[in-house]
Amino acid sequence: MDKLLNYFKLLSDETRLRIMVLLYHGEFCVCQITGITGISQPNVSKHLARLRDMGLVKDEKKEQYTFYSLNLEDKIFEDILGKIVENVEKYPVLKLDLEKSKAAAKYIELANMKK
Amino acid sequence: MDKLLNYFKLLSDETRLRIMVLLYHGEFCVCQITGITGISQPNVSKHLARLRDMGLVKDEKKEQYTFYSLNLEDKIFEDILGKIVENVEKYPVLKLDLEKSKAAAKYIELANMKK
DNA sequence: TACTTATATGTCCATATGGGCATATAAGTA
DNA sequence: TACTTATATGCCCATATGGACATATAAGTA
Repeated sequence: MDKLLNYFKLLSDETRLRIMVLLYHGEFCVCQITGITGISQPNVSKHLARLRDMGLVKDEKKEQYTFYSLNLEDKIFEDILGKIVENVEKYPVLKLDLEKSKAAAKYIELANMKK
Repeated sequence: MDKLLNYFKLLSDETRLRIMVLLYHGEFCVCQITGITGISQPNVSKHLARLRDMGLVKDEKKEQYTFYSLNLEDKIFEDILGKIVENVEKYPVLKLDLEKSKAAAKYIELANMKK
């Protein structure tokens, strides 16, 4: 049951819930999550590390970016997150993140434009 | 979103999760919950108070007992708890609580027998 | 009144938490 | 080599947490 309890604890923090809901919709690198949410980079990194250590997300290095994606082994975890996503209209913060995430590529192109 | 975050925080504690799963199946008084779970009475009372303060359960006095029952206004809260109950086979502690709860009346009769 | 039962609450302690900020690391580039 | 970018980590602080234990309260009973 510890996994379940830990899952709830991880979802009970706003920063992590926002990250999880984003990742439910695709993979993102740290700088994209930072750009979309406005949360500080060290903070995003730290929460991603915790999620990774708990086995809920996995990371993959691509060129200079580290992309994170969901890694929910247990179907109940997927279902619970799905319930939140289903109700996203009720949570403006999450909704706005998702809208901004449509332009997620921007946060990478920004970097490339400088070259 | 605070309500949702708080809900997850409340579910992330073993004592409260056990109580919530019990209450999903009916109403129980403090001494029944104490008897079923083996958790100390002050601890059960304190967690019930927190759940009540967050509006997740309600209490009703009947004779000398205070019965608690779920009070989930939001359907998503019900759904999430339902997911756990659906998967109760995977969580022996919860399963055992529910089995013991079939004899919940005992924990009240015990008191009456002494009279 | 003294006692028991059911429940609630207060105190204490050890631990976990989240975030800010500075800094480390690693890779690429000028 | 010096610099920038992307990411990770360490330190600090204020706060929240859960449980044990003792005690308070409230009602009924002998």
